[in-house]
Amino acid sequence: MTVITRFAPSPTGLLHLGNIRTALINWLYARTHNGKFILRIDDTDQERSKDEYISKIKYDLEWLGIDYDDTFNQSSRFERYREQFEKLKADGRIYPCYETPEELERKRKLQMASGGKQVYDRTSLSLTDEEKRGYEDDGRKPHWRFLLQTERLKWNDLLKGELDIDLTSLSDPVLFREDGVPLYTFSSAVDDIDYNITNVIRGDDHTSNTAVQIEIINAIDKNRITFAHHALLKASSGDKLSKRDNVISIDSFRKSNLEPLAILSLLATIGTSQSIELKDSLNQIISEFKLETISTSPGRIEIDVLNALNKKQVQKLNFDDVSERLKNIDEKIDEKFWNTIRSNLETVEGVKQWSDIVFDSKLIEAEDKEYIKSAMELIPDDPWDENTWELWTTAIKEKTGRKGKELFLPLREAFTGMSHGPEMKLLIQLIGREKILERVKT
RNA sequence: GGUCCCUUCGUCUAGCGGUUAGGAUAUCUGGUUUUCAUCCAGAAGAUCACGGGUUCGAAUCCCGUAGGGACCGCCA
Repeated sequence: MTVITRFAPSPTGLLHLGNIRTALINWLYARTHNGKFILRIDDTDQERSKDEYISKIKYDLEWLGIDYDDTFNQSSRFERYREQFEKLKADGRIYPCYETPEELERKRKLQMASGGKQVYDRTSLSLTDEEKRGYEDDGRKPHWRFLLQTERLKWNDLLKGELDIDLTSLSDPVLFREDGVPLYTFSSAVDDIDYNITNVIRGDDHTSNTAVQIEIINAIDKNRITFAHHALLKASSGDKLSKRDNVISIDSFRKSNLEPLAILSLLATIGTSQSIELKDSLNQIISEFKLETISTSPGRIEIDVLNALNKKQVQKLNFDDVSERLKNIDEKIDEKFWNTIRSNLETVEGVKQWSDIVFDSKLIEAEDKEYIKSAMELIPDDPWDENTWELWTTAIKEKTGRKGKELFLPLREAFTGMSHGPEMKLLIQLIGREKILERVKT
């Protein structure tokens, strides 16, 4: 049997670290089992779903390198949901309810106040035909609930082990809204059956929902899906991750120039027993993936770790990997330039600062004017090579008697305006004799 | 309030009855680089949430307590 997994985001916001981790895990599970990975857009709620988010979700996945074998929108399957709805209705598994949202809300408050179970009381289940007709005549349209019959539902969760949920503690789920729109609990079950999903791997927030869905799936067909629930990720503050928290959206990471591989390396290893480290490639991530290593306790994301991974990745990138991007930053950046600068970068785009320093000819005010002046009297003639810096500084050393920091730091500052940076013997070759002379003119 | 889950160095975790409680990352120190980064070497860092029980022996098994998380929607 071919393994088929899916990622089913609702297009109501941007993808963030939490969502994308679930996507990555499902993708990796499919890829490591020679299976298929499906992207399903859960857009049954047409009011909250936006096309803008659908394209952003797809773009984020593409940017990260998470590809899918098939994709579809739930909004294209309303007919199918209706069909299954009629079947459940005929089987007597769903029943019409006439409470308004306000009435339900009032009931919940009452239940909370009395300390009782906050579960739907099934009032509408015992409505007579006459009463129902009465509501209809009043202009009320029913929403439909699924009648839960199992008391305890057990399954063997691939991550959490044997689970045993008390379904009497849960309300009969609403499957269809008053306006005829199917709800997630139902449409997802129907799709998982129709698309032969073999493994559903999702966040812990779905655990009790899974109990309900298994019973629904069994009412339609017979459950063949293996479920797995991983712990959720928390923000470094300890708070839960939110779709509205743009700081951790993939979109914002891309805008702050983080590398996809750094993000994927973090997500593939955080909350697992594997070492958090930069991976060489998506293929390496695939080959090292093991579902069992994912923890069942919630872990937090430290953004500093992501930045550190990104830095490592930038320093590993070859000129060919980034030449297109560099062209957009500054045409003059060549391979030699990149190789000199990259070890001092946090992001690829950070190269801009150094191309400004190397190619611009702004005047730099030296602090140690006398010293710089005598150093400039010794400036070697062209052409400059690997040895130029050492020859020059040796000469300066002899003349001034300075050594160590005293010797080189004023020079670095006078030539670059920075107190740190790439090796001077390389950097001065990039800047060149002419520009240095121009720059320190006193 | 109910249901389900979780709790080991700052952080992510290994551990399945006998370990000096291991690793990764972060931190600190030394070396390399005449700076920074990189790299190398080393150090420090965990009364295994707490209490009780079982046992010759518990991080590990059992019970309780505390803390944390998720869900309890005509959202997904």
